[in-house]
Amino acid sequence: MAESLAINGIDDSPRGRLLSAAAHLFRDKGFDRTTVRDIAASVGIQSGSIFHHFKTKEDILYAVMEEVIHFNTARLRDAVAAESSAQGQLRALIRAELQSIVGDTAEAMTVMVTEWRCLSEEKQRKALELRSIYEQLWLDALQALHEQGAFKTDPFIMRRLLTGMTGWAPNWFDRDGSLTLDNLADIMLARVVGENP
Amino acid sequence: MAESLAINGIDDSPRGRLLSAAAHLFRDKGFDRTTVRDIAASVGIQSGSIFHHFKTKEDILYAVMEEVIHFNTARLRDAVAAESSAQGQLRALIRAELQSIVGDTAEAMTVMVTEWRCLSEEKQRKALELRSIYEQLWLDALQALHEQGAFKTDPFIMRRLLTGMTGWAPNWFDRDGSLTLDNLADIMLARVVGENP
DNA sequence: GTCTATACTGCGATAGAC
DNA sequence: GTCTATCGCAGTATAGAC
Repeated sequence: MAESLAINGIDDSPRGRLLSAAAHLFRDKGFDRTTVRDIAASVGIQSGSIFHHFKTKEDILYAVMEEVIHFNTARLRDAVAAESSAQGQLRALIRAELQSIVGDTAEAMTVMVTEWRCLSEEKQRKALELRSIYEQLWLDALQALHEQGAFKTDPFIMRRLLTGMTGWAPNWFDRDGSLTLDNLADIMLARVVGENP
Repeated sequence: MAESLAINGIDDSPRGRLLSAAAHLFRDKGFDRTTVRDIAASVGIQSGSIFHHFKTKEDILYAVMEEVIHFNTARLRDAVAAESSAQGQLRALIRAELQSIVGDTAEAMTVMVTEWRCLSEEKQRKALELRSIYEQLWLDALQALHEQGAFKTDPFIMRRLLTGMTGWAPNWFDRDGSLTLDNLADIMLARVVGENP
């Protein structure tokens, strides 16, 4: 628990520590199998005290997702802004998403994918809306490449294939292995533009 | 519940109907949020009666996965056997996996992916072992293509990218839409061999 | 803002009759 | 093989003191 500072893109306030601990537990055991007692214990308070910070357990889950969406949308925007060519932008997007998904915000991102259905319909809708800016950044870059003739497949479908590829990475990618994150990004980029690494 | 016959690759015995109902509920609400009372109600018996067929709720989950692994391993084997070229085999594998994952065994397959961690470590190990034949069929075909120079990326990595692409499909693919399953298979195949549909 | 104590609910699983 | 009835437990959330 020592180095939870700013991990998951969440700041080091009491609320932030609670969210980081929750993200960690939700990813390890899933939302349903994580109890408020677990979360409380991992930040050193009693279970009843949780409800001073969040009204319900589900609100904690939503807050984790909200934070990570905001953090990574900003990162994606920066990634795109730093590149001028469409292909450079797509490479930057893939790198940024991989970074978020197997790197610094891995726990919260995995939670967003795997515990999505634990949100009420209303909160799912709200989170999807936050997420739409994030997706638009992808679609803009893919659309540009598509218009340049870099690939023939519909950009929407291509985005979904990429979502699958990056989203599955936490299940196998080893950050300490010989394959670097940038290597992997290039391999994925080649699936789109048809080069061959 | 009328047409649950042989859906999910499970036969129409009392046990089979129980497993189909469980697969449906597990996929809809997740394992943890599905109660034995839910499962019992959906086949028209009382909750206590469930435990005549299965010792624990977790055993039901394991049985669902066991059945779907066996069924789809057989399907994959047939798919490979019907093709002579490595590329034809890979296309057949992708089609078969898509069929299993968004088609007739969609519920059980989704459950296998999303509720994996709800199995005890011991049952996870057993299921992984069953699954290894399935994976070997993929690796053999990819290895052959790799040796022919059809792509440069490590076949193990390529398999993982494909796993991600097919595994994400249930979240967006519309079986009643204009994109057919075979279209999608060809689009995915092109991500591997570098053609451009 | 955290504590203690507890109300309330719903779960998995069992026992024994039929 | 299904029923009824119920046990024992764990979980979220609340109340009120400090």
